[in-house]
Amino acid sequence: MTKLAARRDEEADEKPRRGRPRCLIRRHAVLESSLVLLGERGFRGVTMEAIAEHAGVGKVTLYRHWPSKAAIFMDAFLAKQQAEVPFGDTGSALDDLRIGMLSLMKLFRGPMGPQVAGLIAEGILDPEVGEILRTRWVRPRRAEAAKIVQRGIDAGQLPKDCDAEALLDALYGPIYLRLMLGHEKIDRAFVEKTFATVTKGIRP
Amino acid sequence: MTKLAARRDEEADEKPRRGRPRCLIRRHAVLESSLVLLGERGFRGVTMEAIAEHAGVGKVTLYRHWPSKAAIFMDAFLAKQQAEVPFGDTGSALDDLRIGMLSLMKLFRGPMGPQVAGLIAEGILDPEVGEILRTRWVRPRRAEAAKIVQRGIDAGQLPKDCDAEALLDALYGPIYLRLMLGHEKIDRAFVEKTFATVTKGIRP
Amino acid sequence: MTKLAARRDEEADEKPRRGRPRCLIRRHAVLESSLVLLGERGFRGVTMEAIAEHAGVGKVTLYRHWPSKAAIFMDAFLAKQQAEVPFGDTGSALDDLRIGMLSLMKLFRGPMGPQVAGLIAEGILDPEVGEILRTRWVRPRRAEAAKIVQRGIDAGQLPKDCDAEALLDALYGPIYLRLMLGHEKIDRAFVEKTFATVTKGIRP
Amino acid sequence: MTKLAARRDEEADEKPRRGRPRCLIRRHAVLESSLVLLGERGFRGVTMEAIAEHAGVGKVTLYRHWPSKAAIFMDAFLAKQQAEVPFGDTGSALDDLRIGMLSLMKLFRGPMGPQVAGLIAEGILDPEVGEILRTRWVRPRRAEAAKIVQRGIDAGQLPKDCDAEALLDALYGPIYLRLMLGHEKIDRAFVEKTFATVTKGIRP
DNA sequence: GTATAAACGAGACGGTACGTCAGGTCTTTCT
DNA sequence: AGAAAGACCTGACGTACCGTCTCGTTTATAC
Repeated sequence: MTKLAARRDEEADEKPRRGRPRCLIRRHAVLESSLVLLGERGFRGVTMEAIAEHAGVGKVTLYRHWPSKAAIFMDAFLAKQQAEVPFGDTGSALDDLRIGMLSLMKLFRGPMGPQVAGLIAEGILDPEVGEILRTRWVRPRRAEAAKIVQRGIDAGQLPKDCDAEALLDALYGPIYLRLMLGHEKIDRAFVEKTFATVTKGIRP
Repeated sequence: MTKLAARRDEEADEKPRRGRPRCLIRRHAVLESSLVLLGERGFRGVTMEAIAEHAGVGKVTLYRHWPSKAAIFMDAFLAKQQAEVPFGDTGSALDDLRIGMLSLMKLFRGPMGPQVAGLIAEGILDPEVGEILRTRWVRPRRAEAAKIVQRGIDAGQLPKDCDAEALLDALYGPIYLRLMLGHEKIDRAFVEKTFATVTKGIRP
Repeated sequence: MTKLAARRDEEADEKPRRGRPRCLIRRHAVLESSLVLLGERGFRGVTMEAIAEHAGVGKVTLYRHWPSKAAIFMDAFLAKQQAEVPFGDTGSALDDLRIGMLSLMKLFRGPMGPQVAGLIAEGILDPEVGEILRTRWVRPRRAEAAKIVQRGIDAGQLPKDCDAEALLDALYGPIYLRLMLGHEKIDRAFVEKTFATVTKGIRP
Repeated sequence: MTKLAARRDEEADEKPRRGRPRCLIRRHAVLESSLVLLGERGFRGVTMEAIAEHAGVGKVTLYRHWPSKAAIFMDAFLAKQQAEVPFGDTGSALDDLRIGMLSLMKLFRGPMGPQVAGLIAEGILDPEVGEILRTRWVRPRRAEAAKIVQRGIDAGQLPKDCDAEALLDALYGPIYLRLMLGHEKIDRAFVEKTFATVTKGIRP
């Protein structure tokens, strides 16, 4: 966490530090390039040197801004991703959750699907990456979804003893599983069936 | 696939070829060493050279027997794993599935949990590894589980239109999700709750 | 030459230029620091960045004042060195030359010996440094020595056809050789013997 | 010394070491390339990477065979140099020494002049290089020259109390000085005059 | 038996990428 | 306007592994 959090600390540093400030243009160029190369060569095939060259940037600049390749991809992904993959807000908690599942499906079927998978894989292989992934991707989304569940409980649409975490894992786990193992495709029928099964299963 | 399948082809080669035959002792030493080092340094930290040195074996021997590092780990894992993580055979399809979930839980909570996660991660990052993983780990287990589901359908314990794939994803997906994201722990209560929810959800 | 001469041009700039004048205190701090670091780490080990940091000065300031690392050392050396290593002025040209040899010996045996050697080495490896070394160290001293030789010729202490350059090389060459190859030590007996041999050799 | 001597130790290692033996062809290619590049770009301008590329060799091979850039040049120089720059063997010690001076002159005026100068400079800036330079270039030549001096003493051509080291420094020092400072050129007249002066000076 | 062919340990080899260092330039803010 | 701080591009550094290739040696069958 320390390493990956470093960048954030600096971001939090509101006071303008001495010396020449870090150039945001370069920052964007790097994130842009990393995604381009990611598309062309895949996670493993992208090297720090390739990113640097493609972005017209020195390698040192990369290491100044990010502690590792995975951290670059993380930033690039989150920057592009923020506020996408929304949940609904329809008044019905069940509908909201269903909308969330469908938007995740869309994400996973699009070009970012393999990227998310790659990030999760990196998170498994490198604990630091895993931690930052949980902190910046999993938990924020979970918090949002948990609010919906709470609303459902309050509105009597979900049982009072409903375990939000287990419910969300039951809904999303199957989708993530197909993304990662690639044994079956993630189509609408599958998502709807999963949703139907689980929601029926939790009803009192 | 080509690369990873190579080893199997040779295995199929029953006829004793001329010259000195490949030494099984070395084979075992390598698999042993790979697991030891995996425990010490994690997936990323283990190198072919380290395995070779630890096993007291030349690098060429590694490449003669296996086409890649992941293939070694795969063999090591499957050798240790074979016939573990059984499903039950109790007469009740639901009980059999539940037993399968619990034995998977035990596996994931033990020392092999991170190893499975690492293999899956490698499978995401390297398509060839992904393919072999599906071929030798996912599909065999699926086939077995599908048989149980079919038995359940035949016995009237499961609805006739039951989609085996979706059902298995619904049961196992949540457990795999927690293994890979590490956001919550995989305890018995969670497994039981997931089982209860899903089985209730699919009942007609 | 261009690069190394730059500093001199500016020095010649007598007219006080516009804006804040360059701070001499910094100049001294830099020269001081360069010698300190030279003693600690040797010629190779001293970097521009280290000098800047040690002197509490920006790197740009360094490059504004001097065109290269060697130029800094050259200035530092010459500043400390000025008017040392004198020739005598005894009325006897031979005695004057002998005094010059002995003062050079003292210089080479002291802490500046390795520094002079280092400067000469830099002068060999970098032609620009070599040129400035000749311009600011070798030739001024040669000119002085040549005057002594001329006085000796005029006074009949040296033969009329005496080749000043060859004579000086014969006297000083052996001392420089031992400084640079380090194969033998530079002691008084050696200097005296060299002086005796050469002066006997040139007598008509 | 340790580092630079390493290569030699291995050379002395007569017993054929285990594993694939080091390839002499590469060795020669590297030495060849280093001299070519030295001629083109000078001591400073040659990089390990350039040598490696020019020789069609991996960088690791360079570091396996030699501990430093200077060590490569040293080997290349000595290989090309061995048995050149001979002394004479005319019966007359003085003539032999004179011939030695003239062959040194020829060496210094040719393409190897700057190379020798560069090696000496490196020897000043890096003590390890200095040591190997003394061991493999200076002392062997000195030993040979000292034998000539001894022959001269025995034959009565040189005084009995003649200090060989001081004499050789007096003869060669001036030539080396001009090579390294570059303040005057090394022509035959200069060498002859130096020879004449010194030999006259030591005569009893 | 003895030849032969492959496996084997060791380690050299050409590569690619790594992460770091220093050089020299530029862009801020402070003085 | 000068200066310190430090970001920046560049290029080289020395190292780590990769996967391949010799070596000399060992160990099975095949002749």
